[in-house]
Order: sequence, then C-alpha cells, then structure tokens
Amino acid sequence: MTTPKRRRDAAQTRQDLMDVARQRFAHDGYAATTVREIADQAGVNVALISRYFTSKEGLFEACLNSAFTDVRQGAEAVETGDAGFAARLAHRLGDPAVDDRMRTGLLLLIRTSGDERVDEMRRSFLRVMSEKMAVSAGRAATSDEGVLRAQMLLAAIVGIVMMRNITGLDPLSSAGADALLEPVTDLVDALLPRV
Amino acid sequence: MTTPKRRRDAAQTRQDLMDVARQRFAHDGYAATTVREIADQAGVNVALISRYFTSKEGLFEACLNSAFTDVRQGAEAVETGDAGFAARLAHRLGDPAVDDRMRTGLLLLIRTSGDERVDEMRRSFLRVMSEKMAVSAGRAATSDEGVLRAQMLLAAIVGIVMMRNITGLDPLSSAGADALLEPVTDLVDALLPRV
DNA sequence: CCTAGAAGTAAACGGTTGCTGACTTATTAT
DNA sequence: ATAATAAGTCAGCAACCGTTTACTTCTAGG
Repeated sequence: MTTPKRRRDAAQTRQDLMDVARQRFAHDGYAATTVREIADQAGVNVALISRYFTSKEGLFEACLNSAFTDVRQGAEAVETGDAGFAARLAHRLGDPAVDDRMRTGLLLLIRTSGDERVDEMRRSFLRVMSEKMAVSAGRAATSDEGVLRAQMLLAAIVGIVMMRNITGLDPLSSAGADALLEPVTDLVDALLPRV
Repeated sequence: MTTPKRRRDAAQTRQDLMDVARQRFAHDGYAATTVREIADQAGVNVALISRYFTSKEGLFEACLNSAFTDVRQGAEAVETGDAGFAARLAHRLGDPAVDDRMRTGLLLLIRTSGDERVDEMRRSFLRVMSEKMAVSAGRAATSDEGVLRAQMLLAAIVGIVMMRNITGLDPLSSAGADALLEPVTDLVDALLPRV
C-alpha cells in the first residue's frame, strides 16, 4: 500500500488504470493481459474498467491515444532537425529514468488488439509521424524514398526498444545512454541523413 | 480443400500443425492464437496438438526451435562477411516469395509465451547469433561494443520485419527488394561496418 | 480377408475470460 | 444531520480457453 487509504477520486482512478494498462499492454501484449490483473495492480475493482472505458478494447484504445500523444511530443522534443537529434534520441532511449512514457508508448505502437479499426488508427498515426520525420530531415512529405527511410528508422527504433525491454538480452538491454550514443548516431545518420 | 482427401500421415500432420502455428504465432502472438484456430486451419482435430506436442507451449517451443534453425541458416547464407551482405539481406527481406520461413522465424524471435524457460532459450540463441554476427564483421566475440552493435542491427531488422508484416504501413510494407536495397545497405554499413 | 494398432474425432471437463446488474460505501450540497 | 448521488464492490453470467478421455476410422502386416 503506497497510499494507505486513498480518497475516492474518479479521475485519478481512471488515470491509474490507464497507467497500469499501458505498462502491461506494452510489455505483455493485449491478449496476454487480463482486465483483472490491471484492476488488481491499480488497486481497484474490475468493474471500473467497464465503467470508465466501456470495455477492454476501449481501455486499449485510450492507452494507444495517450501513447500517440507521448510519442508525438517526445519526437517533437527530440527531432527538431538540428545536429543534436541523435544524441537526444540516444539519451531518451538509454536512460530508464528519463522517459518511461515514451518507452511504453513506442512499444504500444506495434501491439495489436485484433480490432481492425484500432489498427487503422495506428497506421494513420505512423504515416503522419513518418512524414513529419521525413520533412524535418529535409525531404518532401510526398517523397516515397524519404518517407520509406523515415519509416525504416522508426521501425528500427521500435525494434531496439522492444528487444531491450522484452527479451532482456545483454549487452543491449543493460546499455546506458552513453553506450548507445555512438551506434544510435550512426543509425540515424545512415537511415535519415539531413539534406 | 487443396488436397481433397489426404491420406493419414502423422509426420505430415505434425508438420502441417507447425507450419500453421508458426504463421499465427508470428503474426498474432502467442496468447492471441488459440489451439482450435491452429487445428482448424490445419484441417485436423484439436486433440492432435496435445498428442503431438504435449501442450500449446510445447507447440510454441517446437516452432521456436524450427525458427532458430531457419534464421540461423538464413543468416549463414546471407552474412558470409563479404561485400554482398547487405544486398542479399535486402533481397531476403523484400521479396515475399523468397523466404517466408525466415520472415516468420524473425518475428517469432520477439514473441513471448510467458514461460521463462522458453524466454531463456530465446535469449541464449540471440546472444550466440549476435556474437557470430560481430565476429563475421571482424570484431571479437568478447567485444561488448561489437556485440552491442550486432544486437542493435538484429533488433533493427526484426523491427523492420515486424512493422512491414504487422502494421501494413505504406510505403514500408509494400516496398520490394529493389526499394529496400539502398537503405538496408546504409543501415548495415552504419551499424556493423566490416573492420 | 482380417485384425492389431496407429491416426484422427467428438464431446465434455474444469478453469479463466470479459462483462454486467444489484448492491454497499463514501462524499457533497443543502 | 441527512438525503442525493457519485465511487466503488461483489458475485455471478455466458462464452471461450487448453486439455483429456472415450470413441471411431483408417491402414498396414499376416
């Protein structure tokens, strides 16, 4: 019991449920995560999930939307197009204390719920996201080659985050921001060099 | 009915089950895939999964082992260390007809079953695999920096395969081997240059 | 041809899942 | 203080999960 007895607060409870759900969905996937586990970990009853989010899918959709926001503003803070892009990215990826939300957000980007409508939301977000990346690197948003390279960079980043957090493979999983700096810089410069 | 009525053949049925299971596990994940779906798609009864593989986890473990073999020999065929590495890799990744087994194999590498023993198998395989990659690129297997870079390359490849096959994001998902050649070459040269 | 055993099926089991409706408890406004 | 309402709990539902047991059907060896 972190909070020995918490005052009733619907908004806070809703937020707690989302925080827990994001972690579990991101780490274990949608199907492997049960609503009871989420509720238990949040310290409330299962029925509140249905009340606040209609259904498990509704909760996942809410998580995905908040993940969009986090990844988007994380990306804006990081890829302003100047030379320090790779360094800041490495810092974000490497330091576990820095940005837990962006990490789980990135993982959620490839976790499917089985609902085609939700998948389309994700696809649309990824498309916009990769076009922004291409533009900020000096390409046209309509340039297939630039967008392709941006999507490959995004996929590579997601893959690295996933491998670090899911498999627990060393030295990748335990590498800090300093160890990641050089290879991440090389990766960014190679896939999406500024023109 | 591709085969209007097939002769009874235990070995063939076992193989059919594994083929179907690999696809489904790779694409949808372990928890989201049911044994009934697998059996139905293979055209046999559910009970045969327990008979031939003891359990769903046993089936997954068998799939993972066959994925190890495929990825290993796919990697051996591709990364002999010479200059054509990136080109062959791009060809394997891009052409859907070329190597379906290596594609599903790569996807299985980050699909967890929840069983810690299985996860350890995967971790061990990934470690050996990345050390081989580092060595074939001219690093020592004990070099943390070389192995880290190899693991990042592996993670990037897995991420790209995943993004291509799971999200259906264009132009990445529909890009052919020719479109992938240049960026993949840049990616490989950047993350794991031969020394 | 016939039979022993392998290959495959059908049906049901206990357990778990997501979800719901009736209920209790705390908080707020008067 | 107390009624009204929001916040949260409880117990159970129907459906589905993985697995098993008893059964049927095919096939190979004599």
